[in-house]
Amino acid sequence: MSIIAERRIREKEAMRTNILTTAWQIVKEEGWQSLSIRKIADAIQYSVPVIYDYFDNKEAILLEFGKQGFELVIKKLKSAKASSTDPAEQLKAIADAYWAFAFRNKEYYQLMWGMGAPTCEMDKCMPERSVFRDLVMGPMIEIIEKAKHGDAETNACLKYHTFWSILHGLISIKMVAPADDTEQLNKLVLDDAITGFIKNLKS
Amino acid sequence: MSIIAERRIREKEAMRTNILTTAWQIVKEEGWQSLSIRKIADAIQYSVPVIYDYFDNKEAILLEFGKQGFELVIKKLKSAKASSTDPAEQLKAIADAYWAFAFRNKEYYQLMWGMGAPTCEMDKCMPERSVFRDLVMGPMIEIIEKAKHGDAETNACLKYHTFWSILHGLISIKMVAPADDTEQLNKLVLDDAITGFIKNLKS
DNA sequence: TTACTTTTGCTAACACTGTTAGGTAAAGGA
DNA sequence: TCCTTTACCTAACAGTGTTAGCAAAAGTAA
Repeated sequence: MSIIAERRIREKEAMRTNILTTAWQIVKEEGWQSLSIRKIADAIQYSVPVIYDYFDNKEAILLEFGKQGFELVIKKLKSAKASSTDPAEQLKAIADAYWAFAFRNKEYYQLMWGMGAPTCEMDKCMPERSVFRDLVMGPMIEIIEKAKHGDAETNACLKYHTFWSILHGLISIKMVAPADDTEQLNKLVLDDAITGFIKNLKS
Repeated sequence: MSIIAERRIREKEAMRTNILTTAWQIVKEEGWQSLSIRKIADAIQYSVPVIYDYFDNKEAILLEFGKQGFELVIKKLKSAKASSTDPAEQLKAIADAYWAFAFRNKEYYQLMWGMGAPTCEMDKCMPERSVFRDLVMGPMIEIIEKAKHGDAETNACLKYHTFWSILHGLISIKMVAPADDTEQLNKLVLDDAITGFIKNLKS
């Protein structure tokens, strides 16, 4: 591999990230709805078709961000889980981390859950369901077994869906119909819902 | 009011509903994404600008459907509530009705929650929050008071959000990432989540 | 019936989308 | 120097929502 070929793929990489960071800036300023190929092209001061030398189409750009979003949230959830060894505390920490991710990274969350950029099949870039599953199923099974309800496995499978529903539902309701409630109240609702959920697991 | 003027507003009304029913048909067949003014115009065999004589813009059409959706779901919820006098059973019935509405009327649900037609500010046609609130807050307060936790009012306020979060979250997760699970399992998850929630209210 | 006004509907355009065909000029390799 | 590949652009196509302006029809009044 010649030195000049190296420079070339480095330049190509640079252009790719240039497109992505520029697109991200547009999204942060104006939202997913108003992200267009032409706007990116204008911003990076190249003509439109250049974008297509680096991405197959617009969806490919969105999927790239989707991947980033999922990687980030999973990193956050894993580190939250690592903050404790008590299964109940782990669940609570995971919920808090997910909540924080959603509101500190509205753009990612909206993209990942189709609330802002629907022209995109996000499932194409979703990680294996097992990644999420493994994160919360373990603590749940522990809790359920400790409480000695038989059939902890299938029981946890049900609770798994409930857990994410509470989180996702609460967040998306807040995002779609922005709260006239205070930030504090929202956090209270989350705490109440999740601690209630965990209490339910134990009993 | 002359007889001819009457016919005119009747014709105008007929055209309006013609536009709406045609649009609805397109949505059912091809989804919100591919509903366009031109497609409606083609289908009703009129030119494009005619649509604008009956609706300010595309959003106005979507809001019309949004209103219909909210009216329908509220009707369903009210009738579900009326099916019992026991507050716990009322909550369960409301949850079931909401669940059924979402999957029997995917198009409405997607529109109302911005999961399919995001170019539309649905909150413009959302009913007063109090309509939903009144439906479930009453039964909740009853349950909480019966269990003698002090401060039933604020307690129910928290639970109110949890209730809708479970429902909305569960449904939207199923819709965004369609289940490889069976229909039966989904219903089981809903039942478990809601009965768990109600049990939590009582304890 | 005639003259005027209102309503109805159309064609054609504007300003945007995503996407691509085809050509030009520069860069790299022989 | 010649040739090939890459980089980049202009211009277009097929869509989107929306509107200006005109022609014909329908209704009203004399």
